[in-house]
Amino acid sequence: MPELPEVETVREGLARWVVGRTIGEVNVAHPRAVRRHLAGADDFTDALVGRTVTGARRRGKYLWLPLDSGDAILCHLGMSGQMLVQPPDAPAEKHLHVRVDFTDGGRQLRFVDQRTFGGLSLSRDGAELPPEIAHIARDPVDPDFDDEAFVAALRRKHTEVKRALLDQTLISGIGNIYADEALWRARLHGRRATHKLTRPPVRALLGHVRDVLAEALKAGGTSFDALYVNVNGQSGYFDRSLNAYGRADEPCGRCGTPIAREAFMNRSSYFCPRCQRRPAS
DNA sequence: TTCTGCTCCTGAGGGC
DNA sequence: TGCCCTCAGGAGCAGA
Repeated sequence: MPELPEVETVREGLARWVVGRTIGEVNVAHPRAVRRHLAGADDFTDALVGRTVTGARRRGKYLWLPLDSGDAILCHLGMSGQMLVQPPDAPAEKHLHVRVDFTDGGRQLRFVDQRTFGGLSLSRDGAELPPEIAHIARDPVDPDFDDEAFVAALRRKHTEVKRALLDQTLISGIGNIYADEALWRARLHGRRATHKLTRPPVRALLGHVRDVLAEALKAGGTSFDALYVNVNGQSGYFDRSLNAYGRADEPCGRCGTPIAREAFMNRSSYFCPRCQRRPAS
């Protein structure tokens, strides 16, 4: 599932393969892929043709490609979205929703998404940060991320610590996988109350979040199946380094206790019941 | 205002 | 073999 390391890997690929090229033709095969562009698919394609991509940027799990018109292509990969750079004669992927041809006749940019939770839209504000994602907080690998402001904001909340890690308006880029991994490293149960945590464990948790994300980024991301790939269709290999997520009933790497799995927010949480003590109530 | 839980969506896998 | 059910989860939205 694309979280910060996976999205950053895709951004790096787009910066290499797409920036500086001029769009010749756009084909939207599945309207749901551009549902967040309220003006519709025709408006989306019309605004792109003839424009040159000037950059590839990211905040949290969002990507955007600024254009020379001042607009930007905004992209979220959802759960299964892929931004692929493919030769024009490569066979169409089963869930190919948007295809972008460039005037140089070279590799196409393709948006492929099995579950269609992701999508593309056009941001027309021309701002440094697209207003559509202005509510998304900086991510913890952003040099301007304010550690102490995050610690204070998390402790002000009256919620569970894992839920807070998944709140993209508080800290962005973290999804279910890396939340479980960081909590395991921090020896914190995800249901611990944020307002009862003191500053030191929250600072330590933030450090573990950064470590996990950095290691995953180095590995090219986490892949459990073919749903997450980089722009060349290759999978990352950080899943081999996971200590908690997806390891139910396997021994904890620290104490040997079987990793537990429980339902959480319509998904699953993985934790060590011994290293990560559940709060009293 | 803040927090919680539902909904969208598709394919894999298991049970019958 | 085929049908049905469950599971996976990011983000927006409605309701408490």
